[in-house]
Amino acid sequence: MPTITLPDGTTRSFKNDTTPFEIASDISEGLAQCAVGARIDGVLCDLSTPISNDAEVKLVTARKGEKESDPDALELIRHSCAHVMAEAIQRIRPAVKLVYGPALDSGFYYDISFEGSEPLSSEEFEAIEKEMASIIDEDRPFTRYELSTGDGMKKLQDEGSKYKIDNAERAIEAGSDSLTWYVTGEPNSNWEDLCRGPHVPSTGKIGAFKLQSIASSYWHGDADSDSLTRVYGVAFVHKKQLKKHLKLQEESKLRDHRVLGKKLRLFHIDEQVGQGLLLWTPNGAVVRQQLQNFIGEELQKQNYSQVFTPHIGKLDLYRTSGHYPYYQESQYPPLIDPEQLSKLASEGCTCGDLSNLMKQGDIEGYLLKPMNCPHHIRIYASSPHSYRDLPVRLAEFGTVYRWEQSGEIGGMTRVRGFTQDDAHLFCTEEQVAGELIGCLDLVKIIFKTLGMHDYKVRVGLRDADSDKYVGDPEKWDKAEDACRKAAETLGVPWVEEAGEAAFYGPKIDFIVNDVLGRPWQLGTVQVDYNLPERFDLTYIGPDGKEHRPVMIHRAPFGSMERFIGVLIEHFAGAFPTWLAPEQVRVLAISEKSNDYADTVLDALRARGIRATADQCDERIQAKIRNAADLKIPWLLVVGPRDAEKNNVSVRKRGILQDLGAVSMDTFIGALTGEISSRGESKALEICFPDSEFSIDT
RNA sequence: GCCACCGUAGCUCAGUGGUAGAGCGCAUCCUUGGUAAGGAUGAGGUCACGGGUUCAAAUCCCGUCGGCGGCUCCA
Repeated sequence: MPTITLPDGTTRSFKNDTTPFEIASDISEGLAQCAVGARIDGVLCDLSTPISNDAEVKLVTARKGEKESDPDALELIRHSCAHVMAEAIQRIRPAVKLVYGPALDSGFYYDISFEGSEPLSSEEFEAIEKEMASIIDEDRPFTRYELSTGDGMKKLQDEGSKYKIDNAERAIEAGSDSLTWYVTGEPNSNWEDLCRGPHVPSTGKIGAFKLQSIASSYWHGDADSDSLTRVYGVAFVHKKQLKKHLKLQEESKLRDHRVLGKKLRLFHIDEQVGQGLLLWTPNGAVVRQQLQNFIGEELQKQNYSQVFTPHIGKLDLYRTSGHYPYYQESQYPPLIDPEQLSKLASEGCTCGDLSNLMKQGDIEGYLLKPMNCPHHIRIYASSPHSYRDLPVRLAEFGTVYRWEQSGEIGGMTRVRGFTQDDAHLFCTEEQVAGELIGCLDLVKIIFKTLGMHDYKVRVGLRDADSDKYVGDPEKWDKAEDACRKAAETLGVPWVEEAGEAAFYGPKIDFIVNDVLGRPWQLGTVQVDYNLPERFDLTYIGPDGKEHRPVMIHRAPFGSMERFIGVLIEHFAGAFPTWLAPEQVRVLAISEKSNDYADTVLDALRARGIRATADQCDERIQAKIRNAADLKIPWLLVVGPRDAEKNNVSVRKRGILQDLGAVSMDTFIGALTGEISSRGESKALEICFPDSEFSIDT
């Protein structure tokens, strides 16, 4: 006699065992129609799951008319759609073996082994989608049946798919005492798949779907294991949602920093220069320079010392730091003295010999620096330090080089040479907590100034069970606590993750998603006990004895390349005036106003504003459109009327109309204020105080 | 690094065995105009690179380089 409690607190009693479907029917016919599953005591289940005890039940519904569907409904639909897709693929390609097909936040995929048969091509999508549509049209029920682990394993052994056997073994290992199958239709006559579920009641509930892409994956995520084909798709309650989703995806592509980087000429990656080596073209260089100036000013406020160091260092430096040969595979190969190299060659030295000689330190070479810290450490060590001097804060926009895997490189977010807005803080044990807070202040200022509010904060702690961490556990506890406290000062949610610490200390990372939803680590603040030890760094304490300083590595942007890549997408290329490569464009109404356009241009440039004048032989409409395409924040239309009164007619990016005329001096004064305050002061409000405009970039 | 797909004008792309194409951009000329594309003409290509098949290759095959989407990795 189960009593069911619904989300609104009302209860319903049933004489016998019941199911979510019965509960829905009991409430209304309409609800039963659109129910696709239920949460029973918080667990997502089939609509047909038997309920024999008292429970809290929340029905999951999918209504065709609704704008946004319940994420639970989408998960059920997507997981079910993965089954439908797998059946369709097996109809067309019977020899393939299914591996694993889950729902994702953004869709679903199915990993399939095409071993021994022709690889799948996206050209086959149309045929697969046709099969899928017909399975959905048939509106076949998803029928669940259960076997004991013994019978289930026997069935799987007979069928002979090692992947499904493996899935079952994993389920049993995880504590499952039975195995379940879902048949798309009637047992013994329709297609079925070993699956934990849950699913929608029938294929007809899948309102709209589309196959999206083919990728590869590894079995168990292991690069040495079988290579699988992963087919991605999306599914929704209704076609309208699918359409909206696809439109959003199209729009995302236009925000992609690789697309905008080309269109706005922000950067260039040249085949002839090398994969993952970024060329900053003049427009992108402006953005980077402005950001560097910005952070440079903040560093000065926080009493950092600027340093410069070379791009290479002796191998021995990196033997001491531990980077070489330990992280050899992610470094460019060492550079060797040419005379020494030719001598070795004449002696018949092989590449393997050479590598060993370098590892052992028998011959010396130079490394393109993979990190800035060793150089900064040698600066610290170049003079004695008293506790009175600490903290020492050494900052540098330092360019580092790493041999990233070729398949991983792309755009600005993953490159082989990048510039960190790096600094190393050398301080006493007691100063760590305060310094961490200072570092996070900087991060806060940066994100606030740039209007980036959508970031995640992760505090990486050590994994208590691992012995890979160096340093005294007591110090670790203290440092981890300092990281937590510092993270708290941010005033945004943060998560702790055990095992995410570097081997040398805990850290705080800042993670931002790109326009395709991929997460990227930007800024990082890391406590380090290891390097001061390895380099035997000291300071003289109040007791007159030598003490070991603690080091903090920090880079609030992370790297200029990755940060600006994400920033381009954040602004969709429409940079605020202080960052915009071209801040103002003067548009002459006709050739007759060219001289006045020059006058305005000279006045803008005299105040340090980045401006150009469009004096080409086009009509004003075309000039406005061209400038708008380049996302230039301010357009000044100048014609005879303006020249007469020393006015400019203003257009602001995002406002689809002429704002009217204002005196040239007023405009320039207001704009320089906006630029120097990095957007704090608004030129628009100063020039046109009485107007209300809606900005729509 | 692995798997799939892709590489044609500065950009976006069409062309799938038989004379290299379009739009935008660029140049020149006409037009001299008041707020999101005025008109005409023209230049621009070793079809990524190297090899092979073929009477004939942008097109088919192999390799290399590069891009893209995943996977794996990211001190």
